[in-house]
Amino acid sequence: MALHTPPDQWASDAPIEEEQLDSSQRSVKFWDNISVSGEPPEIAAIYMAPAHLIRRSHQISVALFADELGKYGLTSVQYASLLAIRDHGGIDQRGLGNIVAIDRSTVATMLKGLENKGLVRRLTPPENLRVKQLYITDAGNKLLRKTVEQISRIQQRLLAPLSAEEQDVFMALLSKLVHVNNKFSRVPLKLKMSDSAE
Amino acid sequence: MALHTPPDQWASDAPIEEEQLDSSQRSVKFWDNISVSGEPPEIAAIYMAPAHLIRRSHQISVALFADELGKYGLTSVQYASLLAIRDHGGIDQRGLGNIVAIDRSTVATMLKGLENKGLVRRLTPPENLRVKQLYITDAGNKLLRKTVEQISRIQQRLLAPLSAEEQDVFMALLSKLVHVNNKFSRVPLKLKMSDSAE
DNA sequence: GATTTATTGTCAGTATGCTGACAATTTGCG
DNA sequence: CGCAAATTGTCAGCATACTGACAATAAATC
Repeated sequence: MALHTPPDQWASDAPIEEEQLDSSQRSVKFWDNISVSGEPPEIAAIYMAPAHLIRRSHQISVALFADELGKYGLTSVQYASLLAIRDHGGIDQRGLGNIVAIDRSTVATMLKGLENKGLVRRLTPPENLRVKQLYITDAGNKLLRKTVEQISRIQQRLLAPLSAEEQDVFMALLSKLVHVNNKFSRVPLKLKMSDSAE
Repeated sequence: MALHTPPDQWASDAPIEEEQLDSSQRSVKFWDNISVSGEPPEIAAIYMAPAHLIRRSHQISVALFADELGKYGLTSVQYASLLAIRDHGGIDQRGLGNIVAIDRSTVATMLKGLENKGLVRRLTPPENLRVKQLYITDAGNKLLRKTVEQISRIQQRLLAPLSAEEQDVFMALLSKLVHVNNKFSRVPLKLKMSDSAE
């Protein structure tokens, strides 16, 4: 039984041309259709759903990071934070969160990891006991220089299924999607639990 | 100070043409360059890195799910699981994990949530005491029918920053990327912690 | 039939990521 | 100056997600 057989029109390595999708299988339109029919989709539909594919791509990205940087125990967010702290020495945790786009709480837990590994320092300045200023250590800088190859390889492996032209298009569109939708992530519009569920 | 100002060439709503990126700013190539120079990138570079953008898009997707389905407490994975169980009544936890692409352990925790909400049942059949067969309940089916609109809206909001043509191209490329890279997620290539870190 | 092997599920441990509640501190207003 | 408001960080709690270790059960092999 063909349990999860996603559409495999990419059996060949031929790049997908815009013309190929223009008339026939518009994956996006599918989700318009279910809202028209009013019926929930079949499970096979999730393989064409943006939300599901984005989750899977994130899963893959995390796995590649672990594969390339596993021996350093560095994650995507930790790496970005190291760069940010190096370029903004003395920034506080809140500021770092704004740059790498994670909340105050996650910043704290993640920084503990970096601090335990000796890659960053957290200093409370006497003139402001409220904040913790962040600084990269020599070990942190050394690690950044040592992982350049792996970081580059992660990005390349992620995009490897796409041709050079497709990669450019994909990145431009993903970039647009993320930055325009930015408001939905950092200020999650306050989940309205007040509504009646029925 | 221009802390995180991602490239804002999409100030206008004009769709991005392939020609526009062909010669100049190839975001992808940047990551090739750093591996050539051997120097770690500046923090601004992460706004163009596939891994970072994928993480952010996932963040946004989760936030949209919470916004639209928050009052039901349904997540992306739970929704996909509900569909899968409805279409494959009696499937066991391992099988479900294969369909929705999460590991045995995460399946268990997630299913507890669905079971506590009364949306699925887990039955151990007398002929095989090892497995737990999964069945959707009436409440589960009812919830699926009730959330059709919201599910549809999530996908539309996710892709809203893109034009209709861009959406098709993006989905085709994302789909290709995920399915070809599939091997890296479910079988994460066994992180080799044995290597010497220095 | 008995022992080995494979399968299934659970648990402990770890990490990201979020919210709401809280404490400590700083700042601003009267 | 003194108190309220804003800021910063931490914690508890929850969900996703993964690994390794384990127990129970089933299947396969001798």
